[in-house]
Amino acid sequence: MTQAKERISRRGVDKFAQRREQLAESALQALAELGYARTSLREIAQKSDFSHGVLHYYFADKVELLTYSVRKFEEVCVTRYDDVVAEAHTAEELERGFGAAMAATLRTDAVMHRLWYDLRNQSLFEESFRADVLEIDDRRQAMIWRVVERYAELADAVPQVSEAVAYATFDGLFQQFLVRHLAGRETAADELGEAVPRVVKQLFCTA
Amino acid sequence: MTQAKERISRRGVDKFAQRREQLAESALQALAELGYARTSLREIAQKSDFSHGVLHYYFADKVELLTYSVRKFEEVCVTRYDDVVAEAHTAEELERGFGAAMAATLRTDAVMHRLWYDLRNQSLFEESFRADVLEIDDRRQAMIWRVVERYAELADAVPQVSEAVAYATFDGLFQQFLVRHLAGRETAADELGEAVPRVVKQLFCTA
DNA sequence: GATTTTCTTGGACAGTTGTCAAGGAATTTC
DNA sequence: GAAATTCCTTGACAACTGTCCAAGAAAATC
Repeated sequence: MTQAKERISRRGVDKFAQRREQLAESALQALAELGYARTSLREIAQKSDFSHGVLHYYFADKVELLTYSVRKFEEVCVTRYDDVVAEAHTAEELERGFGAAMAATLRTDAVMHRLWYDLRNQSLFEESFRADVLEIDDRRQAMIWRVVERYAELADAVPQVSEAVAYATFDGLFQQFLVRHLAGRETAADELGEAVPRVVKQLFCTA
Repeated sequence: MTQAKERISRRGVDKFAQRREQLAESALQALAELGYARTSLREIAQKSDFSHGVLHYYFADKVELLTYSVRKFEEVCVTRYDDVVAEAHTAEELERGFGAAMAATLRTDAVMHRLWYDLRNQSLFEESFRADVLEIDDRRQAMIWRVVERYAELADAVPQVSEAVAYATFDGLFQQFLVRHLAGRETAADELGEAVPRVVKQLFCTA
């Protein structure tokens, strides 16, 4: 800790922080591939260009490394659909765009989301990640809600469910098709892309 | 394997199978408490009345024990809401009953469901459980669909979403409130109980 | 009650894990 | 270029893991 700051002030730039970033990246790579239960420090080091000893130079212990990695993971995770929101000009466009974006996410980043669900679950057993995971989950919820609110504007309608329920719905949907997708069902992404617009409509449906 | 069957034919009753059941029970206890990543055979043995060596007398290896346990887990998991379906005589009764049942499940069996989500996630990394997990997931989906179909009868309405989407919705809902519940939010179960009936209605809402 | 079979224990094994420290590279500082 | 500092490797450690086995306890069989 104190070492770190001394180094920063000495060498000028934050080379220390940069290495942490780099090692966290390797950690995420290993975690996404192997899952939390099977990821060891030596495995992480092997994904990087360094030996296993270096991890304790940049991180106090495994928990700090993983916590840092989880936080880093957030960046990729919580702004994913903001472009779709910004670019859509009609309700229908937003529906389709949202569905397509989720399908694309499923296709290209399946292993990273598998990791996300793994970490969220670990936080139910282990106190250490809980705060970070809950924060990421809140931001994901907010991200979904931005889509819903924009749709409300464009369709001039009122969402019939709460923020939490909207998030639960789309998250559940994604997770469900993730399971299918990773189990080898090739049509999973397409199915998700088709299901999403219908669910969006349904959330605004009034009797 | 062959040993097992010889014993059964000799001693008459299935004492062998009984012990397997008993040890699987201890395994589930340990898994629910600690999570997959932190559950060792010695930990499981400690939950039972036996020493760690006995596990390899009744199971070939750890994978077989865990697979057997996962299958056993299924029993509790896939018929949970059938009573509600059987007893409800009006659509509104079913709505409320379903919500109350999910809330009760969240209150009393949170750790077991934490385990379920953990195992389902493990199956995304490890081939060995995948088939069993997918089968349980299918049965859970069918269980939810029985609720939906019964509601359709009682309300004389048509569900506006597919079986998969209906399951994803309620499963996502439950999981979301499970996270909150285990994080210490005391109102989580009540909130879930209130959210469910509204979501049920929404699934049948036609524009 | 003796013998055979079934069951259970406890210890040993080889491998893996997180952690740490000594020493050597590499780099900066003067 | 010498000295000081920062960075990284290597090997060691104790604890833990799944697995296996010898030997004794318990039970069934005769």
